[in-house]
Amino acid sequence: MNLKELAKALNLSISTVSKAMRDSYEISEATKKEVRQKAIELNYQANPFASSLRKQKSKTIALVIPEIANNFFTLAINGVESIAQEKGYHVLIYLTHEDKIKESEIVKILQNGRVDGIMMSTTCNPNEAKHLEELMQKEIPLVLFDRVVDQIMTPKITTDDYNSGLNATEHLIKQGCKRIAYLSISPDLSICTKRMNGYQDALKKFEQKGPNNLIIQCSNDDHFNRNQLKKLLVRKMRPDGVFASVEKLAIATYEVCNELGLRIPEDVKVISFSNLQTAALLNPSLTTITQPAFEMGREAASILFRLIEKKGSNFILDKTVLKSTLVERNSTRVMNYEL
Amino acid sequence: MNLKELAKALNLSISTVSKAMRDSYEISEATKKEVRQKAIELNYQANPFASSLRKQKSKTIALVIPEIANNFFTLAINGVESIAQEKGYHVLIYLTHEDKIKESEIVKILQNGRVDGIMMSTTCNPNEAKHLEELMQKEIPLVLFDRVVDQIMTPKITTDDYNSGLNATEHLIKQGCKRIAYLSISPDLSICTKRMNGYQDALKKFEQKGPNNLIIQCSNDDHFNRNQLKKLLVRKMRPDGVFASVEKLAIATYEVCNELGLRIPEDVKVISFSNLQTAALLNPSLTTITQPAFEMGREAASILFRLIEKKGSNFILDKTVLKSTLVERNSTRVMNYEL
DNA sequence: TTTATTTACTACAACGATTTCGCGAATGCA
DNA sequence: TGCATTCGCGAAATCGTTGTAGTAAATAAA
Repeated sequence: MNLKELAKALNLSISTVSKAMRDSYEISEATKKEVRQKAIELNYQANPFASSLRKQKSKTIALVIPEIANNFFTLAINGVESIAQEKGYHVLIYLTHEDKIKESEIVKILQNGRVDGIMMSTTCNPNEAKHLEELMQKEIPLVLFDRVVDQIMTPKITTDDYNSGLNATEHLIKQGCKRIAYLSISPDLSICTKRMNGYQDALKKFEQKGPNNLIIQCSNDDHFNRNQLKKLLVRKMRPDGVFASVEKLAIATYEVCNELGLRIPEDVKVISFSNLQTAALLNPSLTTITQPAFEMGREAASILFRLIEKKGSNFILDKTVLKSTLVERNSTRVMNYEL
Repeated sequence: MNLKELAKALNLSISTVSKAMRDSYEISEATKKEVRQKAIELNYQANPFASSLRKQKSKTIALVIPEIANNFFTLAINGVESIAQEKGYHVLIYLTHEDKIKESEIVKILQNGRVDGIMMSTTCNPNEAKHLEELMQKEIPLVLFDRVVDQIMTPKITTDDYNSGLNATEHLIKQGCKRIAYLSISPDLSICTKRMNGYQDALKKFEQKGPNNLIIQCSNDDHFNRNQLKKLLVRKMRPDGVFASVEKLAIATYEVCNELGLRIPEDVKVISFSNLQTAALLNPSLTTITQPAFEMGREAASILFRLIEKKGSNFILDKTVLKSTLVERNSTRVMNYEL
């Protein structure tokens, strides 16, 4: 079923039918009604590729994220999808698995017009962001969220990672921690360094200058991470507080503590960035810094659509910073018998 | 940058360049090399809509799922994506939020050729599956996974829900439960009724004929669910075992038990279908029936691609049934002092 | 040498929708 | 009534690729 057949069935020209379907002022109400009825009757739907080709618009956006087995991105996708569905857009999803090469391959492919805009949480640092520069040059609308690259002049949605890092660390200090470890997921990830800066400044502020080998570089490999954590937690000067920069490192910490027979929070207190629904149900319940992931997804999508619709006007270059919340639970509680 | 310009830059015809780019036997190696070089130099990429329009292929598949805030679907997406990326396909994602109307709207939209095939976990029962019938009529490749409709003649990937339900219930019985409640997410969902049938047959087998008001219909609304559970757990003949058919109902059960001061497993034992990574870290750790979600996603995608590539041949109409595993943890353990 | 056949390329008609332009008829204005 | 304008519609070019059919030239077969 295409326009031609529909036109034939109606004894009208293709152009008339096309215009009627899109409610053009050139067409009389009477014929519009006729056309619409027949279209429904014959189950006509415009071929999206023909339309896209002609209009140079895809009605599609891409969502490029490192991974999905993570409640932050899960919620973000929900946010994105809710806005896209409202707007009648389609959402293509791409996972980079934290692989920089793959990320730039994906971005390269997306330069051919397949999508009207891209939302992305990048795993690249400023020096590796050529693929993003290219997008900017080609004027492909781009919104970065959470894992951003400051140097790229495009809207960004983040939470206040520095302050969250600061607060998380202060919280551990106030709960009596003297040797606080920071678990980083990657040395050149924006969020990770900002959270770390907050951590470091909190230590300075409270004049904690314990051993400076408490920043642990983890990776995308769970097995490697657990090994790193094991080494950390069997040191003679074992940390008494752990600040995990991402959810999965908190989970790994719990697992390793179980394995080593370390008690949380008595032996080690744990705080983590996390959107786990089950944080409150863990043993012990996990103190989290929770990001408004769903809202970040919605916000990112909203801004992307504003960029798409008002292309050329680069008035929304600002950074949107949303608030995270620290939810105190048992993993950082001071137990009575500790006092 | 399009073929025309590229051809001009090379002093070749459009067709030659097009064929060279697709490594046609009609073109000499020499010119192919030239063309490929120039293409890279000028950063040429074929317009996907023109190609799709001409070839009547989109190189895109759709993934239609009820929700994403659920570790089963999260893992399944990973599986799907891994295969799609291998094959050079793009993945469109659609969430139905368990809404049957929305589901059929989405399916309707997907009938216009936007995708070469659809993978779906449906929330509809056999009587509401007209939209799926239409897909079959239009010969759009369709693979159902997990939440399937048996009447639709298309490949299906499931786990053995009946046996899993049977085993889960038997497990509770063996752990001493006398009044086992079943938490259903929807009365007309394939997986839910099959799991329930397993539950019922296990009860029969062990001649447990406690009160027959222990099948609780939950919904998509967490608040409603918690209320239902609260009512269930304050009954004077409170159940001593709970079998949750989906993850979120187990979480709700934990929350309600916490609220009511009921102890798991002493007062109530809990088992649930779940792919939670944190099942072992919960308080208490949760006994689960875990589905091979990632593999199901991969398998579904593989079969979908076979359907797409060998369209017309309907030789893969079989059901693929993968194995779930029951992982026993503390939420169903018999405590010493219970004996 | 003549006739097939292969090689390497080009012209052109699709694919299905959109949009500019143009054209009669109907209407408005004088 | 005569002229200008609006209304409703259609013809045709266009978006960028692909694939069929065709064509010279080179090679092979007769």
